[in-house]
Amino acid sequence: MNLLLENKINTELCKIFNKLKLDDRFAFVKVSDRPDLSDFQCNGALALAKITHKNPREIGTMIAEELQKCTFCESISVDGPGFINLKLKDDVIAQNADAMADDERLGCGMVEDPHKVVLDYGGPNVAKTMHVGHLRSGVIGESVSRIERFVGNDVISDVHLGDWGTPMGMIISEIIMQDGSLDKVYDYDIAQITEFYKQANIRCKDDENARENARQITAKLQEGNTQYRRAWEHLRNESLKAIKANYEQLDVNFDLWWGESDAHQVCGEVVRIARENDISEVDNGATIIRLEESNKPKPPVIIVKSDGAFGYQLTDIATIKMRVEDLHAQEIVYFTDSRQTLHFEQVFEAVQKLGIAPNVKLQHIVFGTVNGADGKPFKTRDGGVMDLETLIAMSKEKVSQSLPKPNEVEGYGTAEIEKLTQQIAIAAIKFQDLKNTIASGYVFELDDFAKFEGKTGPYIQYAVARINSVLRKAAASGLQTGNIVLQAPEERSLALKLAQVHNVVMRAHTDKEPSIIAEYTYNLAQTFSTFYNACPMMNANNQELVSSRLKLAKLTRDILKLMLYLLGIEAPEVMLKAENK
RNA sequence: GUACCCGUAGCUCAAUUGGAUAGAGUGUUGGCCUCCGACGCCAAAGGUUGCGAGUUCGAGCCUCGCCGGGUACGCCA
Repeated sequence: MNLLLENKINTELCKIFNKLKLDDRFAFVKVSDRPDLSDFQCNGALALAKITHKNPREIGTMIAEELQKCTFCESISVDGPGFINLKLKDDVIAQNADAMADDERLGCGMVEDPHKVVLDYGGPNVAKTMHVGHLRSGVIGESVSRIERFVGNDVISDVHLGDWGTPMGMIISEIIMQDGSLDKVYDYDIAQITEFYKQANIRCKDDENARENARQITAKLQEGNTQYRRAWEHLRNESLKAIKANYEQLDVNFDLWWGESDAHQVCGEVVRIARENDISEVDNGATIIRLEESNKPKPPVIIVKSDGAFGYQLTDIATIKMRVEDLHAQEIVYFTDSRQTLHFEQVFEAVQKLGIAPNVKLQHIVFGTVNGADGKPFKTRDGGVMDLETLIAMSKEKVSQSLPKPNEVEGYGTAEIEKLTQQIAIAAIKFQDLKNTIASGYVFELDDFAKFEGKTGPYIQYAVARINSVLRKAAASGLQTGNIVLQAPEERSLALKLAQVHNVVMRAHTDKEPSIIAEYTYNLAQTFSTFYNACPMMNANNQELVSSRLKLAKLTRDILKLMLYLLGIEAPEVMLKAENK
């Protein structure tokens, strides 16, 4: 099964390159940068010319002459310094689209070597309200998780709570200081817990005694003190409830709700391995693992602090051990912002020295921070952090203004309108995030995040809803889909755009880059809109064209829905609009 | 101080191994609802890719130097 036009051409090119004794690494095409000249272009002749010091146009002409013999090209030319331009026959593109429509995976292939991938994203902390800073990791992680599963990998996602460090001791210490005991702790909800944590932070900032107290309580908690342990469990559970509610709103899901605390036992084992194999050494009372320094200085990993407590990097190392031994991970991917780059370099290097994860691919996907208009991490207008719940509520409020009120439209009561509002608001928030390449930060536009127009989630949802509407009407009129024929240029462009889907998904998979899918999804919706405006479907000239266009529309709808799914965005059947204006 | 990342249209962002005429959205200006959903479509204007050298047939991308912004740098996580 080979539903990708590019693969079809590449296979042919490969044969030709071999026949001409050319390096077949360059025997591939890409979607043309010049749609006026070609559908696909091969730059291989230029690359080869560089290596062999020959004339690129001569090499290009040689390849083009062989290519003339193949059956699927409409035209082949060598242009400019040596670009090989290919234009495909209409019926080849049409048949490809037909085959995609008949395929249950819509033409998308799978990886050749399915393996087990553990994804670590989210990473919220106990006793801290989730804010916009938590958005990216969750939203990106969820999308990558769906992409990885779709291409055939076995995925385990882990939220990995920050539930085990000094902050836990700080908050328990703060409660004892204010209440005199931990008796009331079991009545506290998330709001109160968060408040205690804020105060603990302020206190510890300039009070050495408070810090020391918190450290001691942390140590006792980790040693298994039952009183602290019970209090901690309550704090953790309350936080988890709030965190789960937030993720549920965002449709961000996890297979595992592990936390740093779950690695505690294994931390001890790792320390033993390090000591027994002389990988660690004692320095200023702390047990450390030194790392190789190249041109850049790299501080050692402190696995046991001088006071005997485990260092935070040890937790990550131990967790890798667990994921490899218990979960049989073959690949582990982390999603955090760029501030943790050095941390993971250290962790990965230490893991290698310890021999904990042989042949396991460890990857840190870095993303930029969500910034405000000033280019600094996003703050509300009064300077505070905006929590996730407020953000979602604001987006929903804005969306609901453009939707009808409950029961204004038949069949749309309170529950239905609420669901639609939710779907659109979340699409707006998620797409605004996912359309950006993850490596760079982006500016969060407070005024734009629930916009419908332009490059937005709702624009794509709208495209889907329009197609749904046409297909419903067509079905009611007894019109059916049939083989695809390409006449208008808009039909041809659409069919070509659809053919890119496999490549797009695979690139998003290898690069762990959902924005590639977001970009494509938007382009496809746009290409469809152009087609929609230029080519009437139900009122086309003849029956053959009607059924062809309906099939093209249905395939587009299915691919748009699949792409939205991979982004973690829902596609409502209809989009409603408020009556006013 | 050292290391890493970033600087592209007024604004927010793209640009798959170095390739042709650097693309979208938004904003601005103009056009398109008697026809399948105008949250749409079409068109125009908008650029010395921070600056200066170098490598190359060819540089937004590679190298070096400046300028400007960000982040991280042993016992917080």
